Amino acid sequence: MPSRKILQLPDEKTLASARKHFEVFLKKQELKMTSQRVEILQRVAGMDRHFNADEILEAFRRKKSKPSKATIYRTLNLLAECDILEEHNIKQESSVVYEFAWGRDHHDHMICLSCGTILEFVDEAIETRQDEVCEEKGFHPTFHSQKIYGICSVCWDEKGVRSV
Amino acid sequence: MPSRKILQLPDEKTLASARKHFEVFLKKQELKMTSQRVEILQRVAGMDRHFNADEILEAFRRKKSKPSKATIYRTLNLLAECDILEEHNIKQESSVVYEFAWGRDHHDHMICLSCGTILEFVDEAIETRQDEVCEEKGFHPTFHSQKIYGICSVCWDEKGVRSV
DNA sequence: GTTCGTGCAAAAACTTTGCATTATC
DNA sequence: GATAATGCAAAGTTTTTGCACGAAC
Repeated sequence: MPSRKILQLPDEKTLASARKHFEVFLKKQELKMTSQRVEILQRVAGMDRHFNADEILEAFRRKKSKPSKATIYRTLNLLAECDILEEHNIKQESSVVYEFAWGRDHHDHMICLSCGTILEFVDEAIETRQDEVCEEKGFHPTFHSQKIYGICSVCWDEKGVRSV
Repeated sequence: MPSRKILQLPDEKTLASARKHFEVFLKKQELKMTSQRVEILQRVAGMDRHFNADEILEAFRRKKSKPSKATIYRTLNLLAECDILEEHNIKQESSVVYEFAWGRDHHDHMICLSCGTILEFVDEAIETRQDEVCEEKGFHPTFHSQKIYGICSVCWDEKGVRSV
């Protein structure tokens, strides 16, 4: 049997849970569940990396009937609104970048300026200090975005990249 | 005498130093110092808050001869390239936001989702941990961007805002 | 059957670019 | 005097929107 993880297939349990959450979210606002919304949710759940609207459109390449670009944009906005997706604004990227966040733990990002690779990290000490700093300022945090830009180990060690 | 700080006037020493730096930067690439570039530098140095390209254009409102929009965009890019300005990608802002960074210490940001106010903060513990995390991953940081989104104390305490 | 969603094309918003003229070095 | 910068308008990108038709509840 293959030992390689097949990343294109979404975890069924996670997908089912995300779909349930999406249904409740839509119903609460008297919005409707459509075949396009289901299909887009399936595609974003199958993305193992960060992606943009165009890549979702591309994921429908082989299908005879595919959602329009407008519907994809509208649906990604809904999915971000109900926290199934996380939106990222990344320097050097002209489009909004999304990440499937349902059932995944919070994490921050390191972005390689040379190859564009996005590494994830979590650090409890930083999280704690952020909360303390907010407390000190009377600021009530909802979410945060921490991005460290630099050169990843592959570019630094193997390619000898020292700057961009 | 007025005790209120007049924020629109740039600090002369800082401006002179930034201009020197800009001149050296331009010369190194065989680019030229022009009257438009000088005038735009003066305007950005006089900005006490975060701003976008359009606000710089607006700062020339009363002048008879003003740089074109294209020149403003081109110059802001140059100023960011030589670290006189810092570029920010802020969620909910459709345009690139700049901050005059010359002679100012590094800091991170808290952004109020209700009123848009940007608060600055510095925390040595967080800075140190970031470096340690990078070290652990073999990542060589160049710069970072940390933004905490939430409700500021004014909106929370005075306006009773609890969510957006 | 009513209301909401979709697809299409057009618009919007921001930024970049090509080119002839003007300014800088 | 050679080269780069400007201004203008046009084009480029990404995302949003108006509207007639079709799908969902």
